[in-house]
Amino acid sequence: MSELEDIKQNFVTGMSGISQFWGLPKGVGAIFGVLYLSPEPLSLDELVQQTGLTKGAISTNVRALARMGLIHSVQRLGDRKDYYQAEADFYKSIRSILKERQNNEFNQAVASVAETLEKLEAGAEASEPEHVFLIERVRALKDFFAALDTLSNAVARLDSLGLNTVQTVLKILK
Amino acid sequence: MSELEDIKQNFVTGMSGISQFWGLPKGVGAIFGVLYLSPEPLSLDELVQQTGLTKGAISTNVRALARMGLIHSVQRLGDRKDYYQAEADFYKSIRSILKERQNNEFNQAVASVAETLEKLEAGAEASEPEHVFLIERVRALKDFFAALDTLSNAVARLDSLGLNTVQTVLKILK
DNA sequence: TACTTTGTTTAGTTGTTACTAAACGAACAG
DNA sequence: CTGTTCGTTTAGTAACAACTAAACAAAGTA
Repeated sequence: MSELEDIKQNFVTGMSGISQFWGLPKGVGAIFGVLYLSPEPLSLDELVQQTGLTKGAISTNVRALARMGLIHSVQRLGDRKDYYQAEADFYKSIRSILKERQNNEFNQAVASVAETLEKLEAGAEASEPEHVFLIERVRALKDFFAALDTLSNAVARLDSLGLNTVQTVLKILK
Repeated sequence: MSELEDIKQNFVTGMSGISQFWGLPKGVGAIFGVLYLSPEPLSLDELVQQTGLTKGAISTNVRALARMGLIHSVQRLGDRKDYYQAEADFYKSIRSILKERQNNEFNQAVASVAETLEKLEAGAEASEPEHVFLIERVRALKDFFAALDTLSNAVARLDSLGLNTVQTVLKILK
């Protein structure tokens, strides 16, 4: 039980906390934490051993992490095992996360707001006071989502620019 | 069952979806949706009627919404009831949400990453290859979190500037 | 063919969370 | 003080999500 192992363990615990803060299973954070601190790719069995989770849990969580681009699976010649390693470039991960977000329920819900607005504007009684109010409100919300989307796209573009650029650009905002 | 009511209902459903996408109870989204489409502040009982939830659920969800700054309670003279109205300025809401985020588990976990780094750098065997690797990795993560924080603060500052400024600033990023 | 070694899927368990129903408390009215 | 009208809190419930254990599938090896 070296001090180093202690530090690692503490780090993994912190990653678990961050993970469930984002609404993800804490196992996801633990797996990423272990991989992130490993110089070598790890096999599924090594992850079982180092996280204390079972094969099943590792299997599903690892898939989620790969879908987000936070880890990658690597194959070794003449070895049937899958190995996994953490993506060290977080901006690359951000891009794939935001890209995946395009096809999910959130954008679907956002689309339904736009649909609501269209229906309202097509309404015959569009001159009634309450109707005007509704249109104004829903349009404001739609604009807000559009702004969020713009911001999201801008952030997604930062991956190729590196950290310095981010900080430089953000200073402009101050 | 007018067409207008239909449209409203559809909107509220969409808000519920967005709500649970962000990891919040769907009741939160429903309540906000109803309030957002109401020109007048609504009482707790009116919310019970329009959302189908019970008083208890409304009571707790309304508190969460108020804490996030998404709605406000208003008092009427000579009326003991509490009335609630939606905050129409979303940038104002964003600021209070990000402000509240300062004191939660996320920053606590982020702090533990910084702590990990300090421990590693204080280690005696800091010249060993694996130790160097660990320090490098943890420092990269800490820097990434710092960039996120900077971005978050920048966004929080946008509330006083309005939508046009946001879009203007974001164009710089392109 | 049978036997291993891998990863995935399924069934069942546990723990968590949002909700309902009802008790409670506070504040006013008579 | 009694009764009423609010909002909150609590106890219990139902739904859900993450995990374990074990069956399964796939693909190589002897």
